[in-house]
Amino acid sequence: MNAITIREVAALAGVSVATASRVLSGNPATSPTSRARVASAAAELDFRPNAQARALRGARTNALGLLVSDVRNPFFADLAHTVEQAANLHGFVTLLGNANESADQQDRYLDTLISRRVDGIILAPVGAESDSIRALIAREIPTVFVDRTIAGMDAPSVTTDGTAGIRQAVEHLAAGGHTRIGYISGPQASSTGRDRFAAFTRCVTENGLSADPALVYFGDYQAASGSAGVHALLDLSEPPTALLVADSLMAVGAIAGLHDRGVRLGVDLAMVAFDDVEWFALLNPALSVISHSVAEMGRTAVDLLLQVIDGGTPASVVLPSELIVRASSAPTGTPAPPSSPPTPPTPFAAPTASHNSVRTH
Amino acid sequence: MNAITIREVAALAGVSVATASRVLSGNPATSPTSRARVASAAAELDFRPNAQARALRGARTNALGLLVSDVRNPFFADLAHTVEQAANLHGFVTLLGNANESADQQDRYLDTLISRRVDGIILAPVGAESDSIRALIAREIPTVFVDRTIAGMDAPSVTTDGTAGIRQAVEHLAAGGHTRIGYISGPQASSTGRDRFAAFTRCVTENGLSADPALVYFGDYQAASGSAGVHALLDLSEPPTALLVADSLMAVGAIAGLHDRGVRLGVDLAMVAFDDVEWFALLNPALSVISHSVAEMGRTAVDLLLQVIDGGTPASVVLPSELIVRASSAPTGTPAPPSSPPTPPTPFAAPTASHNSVRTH
DNA sequence: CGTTTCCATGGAATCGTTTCCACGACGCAC
DNA sequence: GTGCGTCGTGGAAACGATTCCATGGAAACG
Repeated sequence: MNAITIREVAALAGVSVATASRVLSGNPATSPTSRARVASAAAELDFRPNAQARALRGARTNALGLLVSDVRNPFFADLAHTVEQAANLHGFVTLLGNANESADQQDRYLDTLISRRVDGIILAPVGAESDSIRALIAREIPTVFVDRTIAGMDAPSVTTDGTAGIRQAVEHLAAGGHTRIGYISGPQASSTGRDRFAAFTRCVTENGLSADPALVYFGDYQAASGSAGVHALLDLSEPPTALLVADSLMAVGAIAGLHDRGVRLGVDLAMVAFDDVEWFALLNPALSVISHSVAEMGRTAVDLLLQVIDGGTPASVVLPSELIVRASSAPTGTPAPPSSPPTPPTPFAAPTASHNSVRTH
Repeated sequence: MNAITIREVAALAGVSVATASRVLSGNPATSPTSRARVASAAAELDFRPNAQARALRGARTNALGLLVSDVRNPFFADLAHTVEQAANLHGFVTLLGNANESADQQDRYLDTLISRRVDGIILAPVGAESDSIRALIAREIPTVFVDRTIAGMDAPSVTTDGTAGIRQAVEHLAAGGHTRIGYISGPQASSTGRDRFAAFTRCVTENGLSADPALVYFGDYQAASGSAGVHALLDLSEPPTALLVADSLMAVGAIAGLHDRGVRLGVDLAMVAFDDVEWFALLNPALSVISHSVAEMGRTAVDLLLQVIDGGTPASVVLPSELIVRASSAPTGTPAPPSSPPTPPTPFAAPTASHNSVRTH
């Protein structure tokens, strides 16, 4: 802990502190002689510059903050990984904050990050606008929203357009003969919760399926609410024959709920979940998912943030999503007989058909 | 980014910088009057003290580093979560580093953490001793090893004693009639890899089971090696009828490998994995595991680190492990007929019997 | 009323680094 | 040989907070 300072390096090298500093920070205005002497002195003393002092004098800390809503959610764990890797590649360290789905804790963490003068913040916000988030903008701290956005905050964002994947999923289930699709939704306080729900209802009506509001259960992106959702939906007098779940953690809960009730996944009930998680393919039967690239999201977020830090004003990025069909939604079940009028000939050219390919994996 | 300094707060409050500092850092030597004036001035300007400057002058940074070998490994994701929560509770932020199973990247991260003068480091080391790790000790930077240790480094550690859980697992499988148990091991370069392997071989001979070296496959704690291990072991002329896998990621790979081969888990082959992961219980059949508490490990690591920071020299902590039996190892299969001499009456009093209870979950 | 004690206060030094500025030496062109 | 530009160098001023030390006033005590 009794750290070595540049002063001692300079003394050992027989040069001034200024020269030592120049050599160590790669300033070209140095003679080969002093370069060599300082380099060897620094190596001998195993000198590590004090990042605090450096950050205090210079403008940069070379640190960025990543604030996610729940690290235990595999989606955000993956995001943390890619962000950290991408940042590291550019010489930045990542301060990881975990809001733990609490707006309070998020605000406290934002304050800490501001105090530490991180060069920028990547934020997957929980809840709506808050004082601390407004403070970010007011202080012109480079900020990029990831996965979720907040209305009225004009910072760049990188999000997934769930529409394409959800449309594919609904059409896929409709093609399998399902007319009553249950939906376990994310919280309407989050942008992804709202957007995915809106896409679902739109696609359901477009495909002439039941838009019974009882078929929608509002969860909170945590496992427990997935389980609760399954029970609520299957307790209906006219239960759904297929299920769309808005995120991976709720899908985990939903699967547990099905186990509890002895309902066989892919046989008694078809299921598709948002978010691709590696091991979803290992379930028996394998789980159909709406996939989107976490890795690309993380890399893009870092890219955008670096641009903002450099004074740019990059445009927001929207990444695609797509359906991956596996056994959990294969049309092997015996869905309710199509008493509803046979679905009209599937409109092949969907309104804004982008990413309409269905990958089978 | 044009940050507000304590100077401006002092000016607005009509006091000196010294007084402002005292008020803001809770020094009691202040009058109620100036306390009020400074507080309101700070609030009005939305002042956030510069943590760099504070750390430069004082001795503390109130930051700690957590360096794990792979954040995508659910075990370490959980660990990151609990460490971050525990640290946050004590007013510390966590700098998360990810070595990505690369000793090089681990060393680079350690250098960064040293440069940033974190108050302490929690390290799940990858590989053996390195220059950067020695530098930690040489600089007397408070360090705690977690999950894995490094021989010859006398820093406190918090690890799991896998022996009890492995003994329970081997006895459980033996009781199910299995005599040839395959083992997919972690790398022998890591302490957990060595310890668990040693425990396994010991228990196997103690129970009079086959100690055929061909039954052991050495993986690297990544998913792919689990799959490779399954293929290698099942390709043997005398394949095992049960499998013990040394960590969760390799277990995931192993399950995928079983899928590939059409081998039914829990029916054609019994399996137990080290590390409890929430969704292992959701698999069909549910996976038997050797469980140990990540949460307790994370909290303990932070506790120990804080003690070291405060000048203490706490003893290392070893946490227990225990078997949780689920369907994947239930004795429903038809293991190879016990051609080997019937297992000797199970020695009920195992040599160092601690945590011998078997929990069914 | 005088002296001592206490306490709030402000000035200034300090942490370790970067960077501005001035200075001396050298080389080249006239 | 003088002048001018270039280049490496060192001294010193910043950066923003904490903290030591001295000071002044008020309170307390004789």
